[in-house]
Amino acid sequence: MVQLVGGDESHPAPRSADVARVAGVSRKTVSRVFNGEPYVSAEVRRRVLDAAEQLGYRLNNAARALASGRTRSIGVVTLGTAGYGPASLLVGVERAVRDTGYALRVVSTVEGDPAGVAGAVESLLGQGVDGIVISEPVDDGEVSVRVDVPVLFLGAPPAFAGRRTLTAGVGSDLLARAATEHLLDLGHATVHHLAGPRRWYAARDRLQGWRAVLAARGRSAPAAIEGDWSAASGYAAGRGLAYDSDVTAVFAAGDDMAIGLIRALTEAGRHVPDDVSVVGFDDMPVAAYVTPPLTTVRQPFDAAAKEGLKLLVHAIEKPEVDLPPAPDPPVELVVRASTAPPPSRTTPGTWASCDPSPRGGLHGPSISDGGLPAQR
Amino acid sequence: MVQLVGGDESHPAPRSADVARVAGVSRKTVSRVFNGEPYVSAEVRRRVLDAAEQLGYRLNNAARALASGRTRSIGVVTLGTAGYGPASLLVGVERAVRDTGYALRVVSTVEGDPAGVAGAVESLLGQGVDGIVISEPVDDGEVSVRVDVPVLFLGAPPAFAGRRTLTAGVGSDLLARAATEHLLDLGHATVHHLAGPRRWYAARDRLQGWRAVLAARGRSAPAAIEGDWSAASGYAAGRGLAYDSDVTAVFAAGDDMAIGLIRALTEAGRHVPDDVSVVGFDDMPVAAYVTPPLTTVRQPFDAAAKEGLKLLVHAIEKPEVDLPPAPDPPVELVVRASTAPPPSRTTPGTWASCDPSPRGGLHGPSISDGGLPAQR
DNA sequence: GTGAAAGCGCTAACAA
DNA sequence: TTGTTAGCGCTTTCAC
Repeated sequence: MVQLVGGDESHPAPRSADVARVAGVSRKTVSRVFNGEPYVSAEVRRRVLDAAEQLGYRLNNAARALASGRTRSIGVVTLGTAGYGPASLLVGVERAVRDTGYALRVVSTVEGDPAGVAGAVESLLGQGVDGIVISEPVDDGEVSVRVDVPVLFLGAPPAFAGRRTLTAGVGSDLLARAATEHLLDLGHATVHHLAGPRRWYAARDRLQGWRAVLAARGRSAPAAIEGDWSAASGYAAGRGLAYDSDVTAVFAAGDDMAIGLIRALTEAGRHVPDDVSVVGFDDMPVAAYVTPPLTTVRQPFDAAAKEGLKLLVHAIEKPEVDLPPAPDPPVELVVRASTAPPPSRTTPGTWASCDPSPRGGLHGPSISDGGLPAQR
Repeated sequence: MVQLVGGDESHPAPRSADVARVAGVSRKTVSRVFNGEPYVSAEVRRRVLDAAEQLGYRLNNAARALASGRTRSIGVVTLGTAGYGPASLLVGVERAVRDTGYALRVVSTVEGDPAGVAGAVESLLGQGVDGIVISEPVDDGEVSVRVDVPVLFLGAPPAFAGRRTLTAGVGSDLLARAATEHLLDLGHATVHHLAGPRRWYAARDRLQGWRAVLAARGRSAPAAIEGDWSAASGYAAGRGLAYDSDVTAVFAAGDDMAIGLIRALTEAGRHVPDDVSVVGFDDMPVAAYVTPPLTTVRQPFDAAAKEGLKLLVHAIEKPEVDLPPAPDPPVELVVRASTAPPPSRTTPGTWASCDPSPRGGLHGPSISDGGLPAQR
C-alpha cells in the first residue's frame, strides 16, 4: 500500500530560496526551471532539479497564484446527484482537465438549491479559478453573476455561446433524432416520449429532437411525459402508458427511466419489445444486461468534455483568438433487444401467453438474449 | 438562465485596501470582518460589508492561503470511473466538504495508472490542500509519499488508521455478512461469492465478511470468483456458475455484477430466484426495477463521507485532540425478489420449462413483479 | 543566460 | 475595539 510518511515536523518545507542556495543559482533561475522557461542551460537546469529532488521541494501554489495572477485551476459546477449522466460528465471533465495541466475544483448544486448555479459560480470565483465549466446546466430563472473568466457550458444548446461563454454539447438533439428515427423506421406509427425535467436544457434538447423528427415525417406528436431521470419516475410513467394500446414505441430520455418504464410495462402484461418498443438514452453499463437488453443511444461524455476543455483552455490562454465551436461527436445508436417492429394490427397482443418460440430477429442486438424462453 | 456579466475590463478587481478606504477603516479590520473574527463593532462590520458589496469585493484566496498557511481546501483522490460506488462516494464527499466550509480539489486515478494513488496525492499536495481523502483505496504495491497533512481513507479497513491517518468505512465487512447470512437463513447450504478485484480493499473486506459467516456456521466456502465490478464480468462469471447445479446462492460484491450474473443465469435457463438466489451490493437506483428486483445491501455512502470528513476536519483544525473513530453506520439489507429458499432437492430445476403459475411469495419484495408469467 | 529588486493581497503578531 | 508593521513564497520587470 501507499506509505504515508509524515513530514519532518522539525524542518519547515523548503522554499525556492533553499533550492537556489543548494544549486548555487538565484531564485529566479529556480523559477525558470520549474516553469519550463527557456534560457536556462542544461547544466544549470540539472543542478536545480537535483537540489529540488534532494530537498523534497514542492512549488507553493498559493504564492505562485498570488504572484502570477493565474490560479492554474478550473472549476466545475456539477449536479449533486450520482446519476450516471452527470457522474460520467464529471469524470470526463476531470480527465480532460488533468490533461491540460490545470487543477480541478468542484462545487455541486443540489436540485432546489436556493443559491443554485449562481451560488456555485460565486463560490468557485471566490476559491480562485481561471475558467469555469457548468455541467448539465439547469434553468434557474434569471440570476446574474459577475464573472471575469471564460465559462463553458457542457450539455447545453449552442445558443448559450457568447463573448466569453462557450458550449460543447453531447449533441442531445441529434441523438434524440436517431432514437426516434430508429423507432419510426421499425414501422411504428408514432413514438411517445418520456422526457427529463423541463428545467434541464438537456431534457429540452432531447424533447426537441424527438419532436422535430415526428414533424418532419408528418406524424402526430403525443404529449410528452415528464420524468425526473429516475427509474421510479419511469415506472410511474409506464403504469400510465401500459393501458393505452396505441402506445407501441417509447423513447425515454434516460436509461434509468427506460428501465423503470420497461418494468411497469412488463408488470402490466405488455411485452417489450413485442408489444411496445423502448429506446433509452445514455448507454449506461448495465443497459446491455437488463431484460431485455436495452436499445439506447450512447452519450459521448468523454469526447464532449475533451472538446469543451480544449475550447475553455484556449479561451483562458489566448482570449484574443477565436476558436470554432466543437464539432458534434458522432451519433451512436446501440440497437439491442428492446426494440422491434410494432405488433401486427390483426393480433393485438394484450396479455402475455406462454409461447416458447424464439422471437423474430429483425433487430441486431449486440448481446443476444440467449436461450431465454420468449414470452409474447 | 444565469446571466454571466463580464467584469469591467477597465477596472482591476478591488482589494481589501479599497474596501478599507471606502469603509474608513484599516485593512486588518476588513480582514477581521471577512474572517468572522470577534472584536469588531456591529457598526463597523456593517460599513465594511456595505463597502465590499458596493465595490463587488471578493477575498483573494491565493493571498489568503499564502499569508495564513492554510488553503482551506481538501483534496480527494477518486477512481476515474463512473461506477456507481465511487461516484456516489465522491458526491457524498463533495457535500460533506462543502458543509465544512472547505473547498474541494479532485484528482482521479485510472486503473493501471503508473503514478497511481501516490501520484495523485503528490499532485494534490502540489496544488495545496489542508487534508486529503482517498476514496476507495486500491493496493498499489509499496509506494511511499511524504505527506504533511492528515489523510482519510474512505472505504478501507480501520487497520489503516495511523498517526495522522484516519479511516471511515461503509462497513463493507458487516454488510457482506448481512448478505451472506440472509442467504443462509433462507436455507441455502452455502453461498458462492462473486468478488471485486482483489486489489481493492473494499473487495477484500466483502470477501472476508462472506468467509467469516461461512466459517462461523461451519459451511464450506467455495472459491470466490473475481470480477471487475462490471456487469460484463458478472455475466462472464454467471456463464461459469450456471452449469454447476450445486450453486443455489450467490453473493455478488456489486449490483452491476449481480445484474450481469442474473442475465447469464437466466439465459442458461436457471431461474432467479427459484433456482438460484442472488444478492447484490450497493442498492443502486435501478436495482429495484430490474428483473427480478434485486435483493441487495445498501451502502451508506453519505453517512460514511460525512463521518469521515468530520474526523478529517477535526484532525486539520485540532490535531492535538484525538477523536474516536467513526461508528459503523447501520446495516441495511434490502430484500427484494432475487432471493428465495433453495429449490427442493427432489425437483432439481435445471432447464427452463414453461409454467405460468406464480411463484411462492416467501420473500418480501419492495416492488412486486406483478403479472409476469413466471418461468422455472 | 542569469540575477536583483519590487511587489502580488492577505494575515499574524503586536501595539495602541 | 482598532491599527501598524512585517512578512508569506513566488513571479515579474528590468538590468547585467
